[in-house]
Amino acid sequence: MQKVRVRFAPSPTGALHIGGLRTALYNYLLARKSGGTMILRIEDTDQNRFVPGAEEYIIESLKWAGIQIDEGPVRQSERKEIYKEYVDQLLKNGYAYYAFDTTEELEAQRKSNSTFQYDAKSRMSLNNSLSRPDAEIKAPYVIRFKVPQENVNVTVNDLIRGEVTFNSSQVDDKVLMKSDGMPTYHLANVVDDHLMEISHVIRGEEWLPSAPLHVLLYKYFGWADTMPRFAHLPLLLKPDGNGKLSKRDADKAGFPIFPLTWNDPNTKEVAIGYREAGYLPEAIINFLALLGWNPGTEQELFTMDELIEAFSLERIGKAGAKFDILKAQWFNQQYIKKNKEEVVGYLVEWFGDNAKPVFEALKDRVTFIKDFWEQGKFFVERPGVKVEMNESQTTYFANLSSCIEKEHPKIAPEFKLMVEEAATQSGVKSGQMMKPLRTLLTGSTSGPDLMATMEILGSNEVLNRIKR
RNA sequence: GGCCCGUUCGUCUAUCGGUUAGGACACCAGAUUUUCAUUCUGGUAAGAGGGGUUCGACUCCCCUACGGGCUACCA
Repeated sequence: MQKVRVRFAPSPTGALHIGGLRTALYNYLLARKSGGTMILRIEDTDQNRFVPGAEEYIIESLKWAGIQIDEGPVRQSERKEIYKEYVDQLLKNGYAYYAFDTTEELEAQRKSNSTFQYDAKSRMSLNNSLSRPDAEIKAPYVIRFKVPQENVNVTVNDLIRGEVTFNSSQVDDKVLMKSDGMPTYHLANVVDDHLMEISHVIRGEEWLPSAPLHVLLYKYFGWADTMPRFAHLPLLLKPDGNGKLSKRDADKAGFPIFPLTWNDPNTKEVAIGYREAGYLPEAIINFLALLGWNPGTEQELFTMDELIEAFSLERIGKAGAKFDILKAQWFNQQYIKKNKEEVVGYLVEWFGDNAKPVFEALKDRVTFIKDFWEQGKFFVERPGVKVEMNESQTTYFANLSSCIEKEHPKIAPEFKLMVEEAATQSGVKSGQMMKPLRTLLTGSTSGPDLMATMEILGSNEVLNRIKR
């Protein structure tokens, strides 16, 4: 069997979209599952859309997510000569030609004819080396693929969708090399996948319509017998309504669209990432893995190793999946509880030595890491609230204070004893004193277990807060 | 407009011709909890529509509807 080699091939035009991360994940899972190789290829052939920092961002995002790269990054912009060599081969064999039409001319064609396509029917009436064989070849020009036959079926064998058939007359004479000498996606992609011996092309469904073009390119390069297998992934859809998930939708619904916070160098906009919003990478990976793929069992929680073990292309669904952030949040809750050590590590910054007990007190109450601070900051910051007290409450707190002063309780059960003793002394029910006690200590009427709270605060601080 | 892909609870999905159509999230109710949350138990909720094929269709085929993608010297 052929060795598995897959690639994740993003374009460095900005931050990595969450859907792109899922594509990377599926590639990675297949690579690891089959003992293959995961390659990162940067498709930076469009110099106008290049965004500085994007490549670093992509690498950092994959690293955060736990997706390891075995080879690369390979940058297409550094391989211009290679593509030139291959497009020359096509030219020589009559499968490509020079075209001189200007953008304006082509726009005019499209405007006057809504079904205009640069193809076998129209190419002879356009401005190119086929219609004007004697014309001098001089810049600027583009090189177009000469789709060889009309009206033959081109079948794309897709691992997810089965056989998808197109008619070759629907495939147009795509530009392979742009006037700046850079290849287009189609050329660079096919040449690189061949040269890098890619076994499986796993990419988004938006590429399905150009797959027949790619199949034809393999054929006319003479590489049909080593052509990679294709798997076109269903798209991630917006949570309400329809359409593919965009940054706008995410902003509107109030959740991140990027793995990491992204500072856009052009717009100066800052988009908060999943990491900074308090999501754990394990949760995001687990959530993403199950958006479009399922293990066929009822298991929901997967470590990366378990995903690798369970993964198969055959179990990827065909339909687009709506992005439900609530489910991601549920996964995050699960992983906060699961990854105790790691999370406690984050909490040390806020709670110091109390990080561990604070974690225990709040772990069932939080969704995000930042919730530990929001719900637990009273552990380190004294509440600034005023509590109106009646006579019996004043007596109770006086008694409680002296009890604590005398005994200096250390653990929750001891505090509980104090609380009840003071109630008996004051002739009140301890249950009725809990709310004012909580407010005094935490500044809030709800929160984690009161006795545990007192244990974390310590008897000195409890006294302090009652006295104030 | 043209081409291609898709369609099971609100959402993610299981089912690969015969099931009371299962699970998870969300939601609702009850129980536990000296608060709130957690936890536990239970519940509401689905095969787009129409034709076939078949003893039998969510499952196979066709049509329709709806949704999506592509249609650049962007990827």
